[in-house]
Amino acid sequence: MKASQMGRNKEINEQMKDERKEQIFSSALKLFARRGLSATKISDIATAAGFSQGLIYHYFKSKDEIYIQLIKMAFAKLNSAAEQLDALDLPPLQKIKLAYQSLMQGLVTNEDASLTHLLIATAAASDSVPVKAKQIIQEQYFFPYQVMTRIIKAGQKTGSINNKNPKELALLFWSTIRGLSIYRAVHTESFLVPDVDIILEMFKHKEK
Amino acid sequence: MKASQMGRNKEINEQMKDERKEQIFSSALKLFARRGLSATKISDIATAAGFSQGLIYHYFKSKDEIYIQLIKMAFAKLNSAAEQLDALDLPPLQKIKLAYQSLMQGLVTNEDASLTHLLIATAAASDSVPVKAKQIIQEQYFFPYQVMTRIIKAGQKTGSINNKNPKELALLFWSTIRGLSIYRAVHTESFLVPDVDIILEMFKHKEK
DNA sequence: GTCTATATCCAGATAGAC
DNA sequence: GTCTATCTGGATATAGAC
Repeated sequence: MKASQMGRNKEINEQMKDERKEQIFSSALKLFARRGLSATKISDIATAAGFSQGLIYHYFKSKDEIYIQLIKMAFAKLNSAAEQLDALDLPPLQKIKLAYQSLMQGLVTNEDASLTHLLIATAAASDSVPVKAKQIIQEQYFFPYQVMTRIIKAGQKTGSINNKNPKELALLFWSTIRGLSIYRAVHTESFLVPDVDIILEMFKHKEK
Repeated sequence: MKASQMGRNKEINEQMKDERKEQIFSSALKLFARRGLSATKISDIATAAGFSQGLIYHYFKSKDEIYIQLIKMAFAKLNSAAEQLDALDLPPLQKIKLAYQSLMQGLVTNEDASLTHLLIATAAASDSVPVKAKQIIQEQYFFPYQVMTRIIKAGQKTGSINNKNPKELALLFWSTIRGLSIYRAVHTESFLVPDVDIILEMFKHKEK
């Protein structure tokens, strides 16, 4: 067999392996988000992904490893979105508006996005996640808060945002988002997206 | 032995039993809220409460039973508070203000209150709680939303609250509370209570 | 009422056939 | 690569001594 062929086969195999892993991640996300790490059985994940329990171990070393990877991916998504928002050339209040709208858009149209937020919320609140996951959470959790605080401070400088404590405002923004994420992940049917203008009232500068 | 004595002993025994149960509930609340149902071992609860693992079964039939009782108690507390708020003779906006302030007060000064909120949030979001717990959640979860919606509608009638969709406003109120509860339960140190006036801006009627 | 010892079960992980 | 069978550990719940 020629070397070039071997290279191609290897590539194809790699690709198939990645697809399998994707399947596993997708099933595991649903289960971990809604049932938690320890209540989710490897066999649940395998069944949901459509193959046998033993095969999981061909792709992952352990249940914890899948969980840790998912946490990594969840934060990567959220924080790169925050980064992009930060970099946009928009007035601060518009950034907040856009952030809220895209987050809600994700919650409503994209079940995975919704579950990703739920996973982050539960993982962050949990005392029983693997050490490695805990480390990732500690390193990454505050990034969106920092971005939001920065945006708020910018808005206060130009006068479009009121002079409340920027950390309190940022905390409120993300608390609201997390609260809504949880609600939405659970009450899929009865979720109606609160009008962005209500949210913005918390931030707007008020004339005396 | 006289009947009156037996009665008294029985009473005292009952009381001691209740105290023991209280100990168990208190330890279990911490653990269930922070680690979840299935990651919490009976032996963890026993150790935290200061006695042997086997003894738990003298007071409770199973781990699930403890959990179910705790869920019941958590909703009883929250919903009776909501009921009291509803009954108060205050203008709607003042009720909202008071609700937020007492909730935050609880979060900051009372660790159990904080954990109770966390327990409700995680239990409601979870797919792996005992059926009985799920039933209780379904029956009781929406009560605070209903109360808040009613208060908001009252305020809209008198003109003190703006004319946004009352269900959206109620959803926002409780989402914010839940988000803050989670944050507080986890980041005990860095929690600063957002000024109530920021919250109220979402509800206030704005002059054109 | 409380403890220790143990039966039982179940889930994670491995081994080995195909 | 995929499956079935199995090992192993650990946790719930029970039994029985004190």
